[in-house]
Amino acid sequence: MPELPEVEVSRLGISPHLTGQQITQVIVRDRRLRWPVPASLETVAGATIEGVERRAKYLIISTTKGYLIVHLGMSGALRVVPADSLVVKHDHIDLVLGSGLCLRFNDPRRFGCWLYSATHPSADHPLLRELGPEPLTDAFTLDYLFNASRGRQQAIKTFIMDNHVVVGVGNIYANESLFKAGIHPKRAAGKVSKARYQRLVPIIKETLARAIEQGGTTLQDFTQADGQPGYFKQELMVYGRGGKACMQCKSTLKEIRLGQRSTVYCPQCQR
DNA sequence: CAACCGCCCTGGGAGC
DNA sequence: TGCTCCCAGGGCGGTT
Repeated sequence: MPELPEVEVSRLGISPHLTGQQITQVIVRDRRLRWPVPASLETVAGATIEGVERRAKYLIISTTKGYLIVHLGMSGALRVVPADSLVVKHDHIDLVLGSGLCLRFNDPRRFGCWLYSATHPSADHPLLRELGPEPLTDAFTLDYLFNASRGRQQAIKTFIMDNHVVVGVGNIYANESLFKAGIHPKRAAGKVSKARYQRLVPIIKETLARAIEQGGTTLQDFTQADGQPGYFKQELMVYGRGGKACMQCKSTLKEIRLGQRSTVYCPQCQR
């Protein structure tokens, strides 16, 4: 599942192949993604790509004829391959480039999306305009998160996974960050002290930054069949370890459902 | 408005 | 071996 680090790694991987290239053809084989792929997507044929940005887990491909908004969903993958490469199952969209390469989108579960916007979407598109700050920028501070949490009865885990609060903190990183910060995932966000947020904010930043670093491995074999990252798995302290021993205190880790997401924590270390 | 829940979808693993 | 069942998950959209 692409988390924020993998989306960033994708961006770094595809950007050099795309920037400055003309889009000679847009091929849509299946429009049934998260939302139906609009016919306007094809209007970027003939345009030149100016760059690829990331906002939250969205990629924004800027062209001389407008903007493409791409989300990888749960199972989406972007790869740069020769335009005549064999099309395999779930290859839904190609952007064919003047270089003879193409950007190919494969997504088995079709939770991803490809949308078109005539104007730059980050400020005015409904999907992007309400998003919270990027966790790795200076906009995501202790004061910001602490103030945003006041009065909130919601569990802190769902709070930090809320894209209106901060973007890019998926289920894995929420579990891991709360463990490292020693905070119980069900504790009301508004009742967590400022001192504990002071621990949590840098922990979120470090966890995400580290995963991006390790994503560099994925970057190298970017055009290979499946850049499935095993890299962070060995570092996981709680995610996927329900019923096993806490790595800090040997207590049995508990697994619960929170907001329909699997949640694992140590009842001893997290209060 | 805050909080919560259902739903979209397929591959993969478990169980029989 | 092959079938069925269940789970994983981001995030929108609707309901309370």
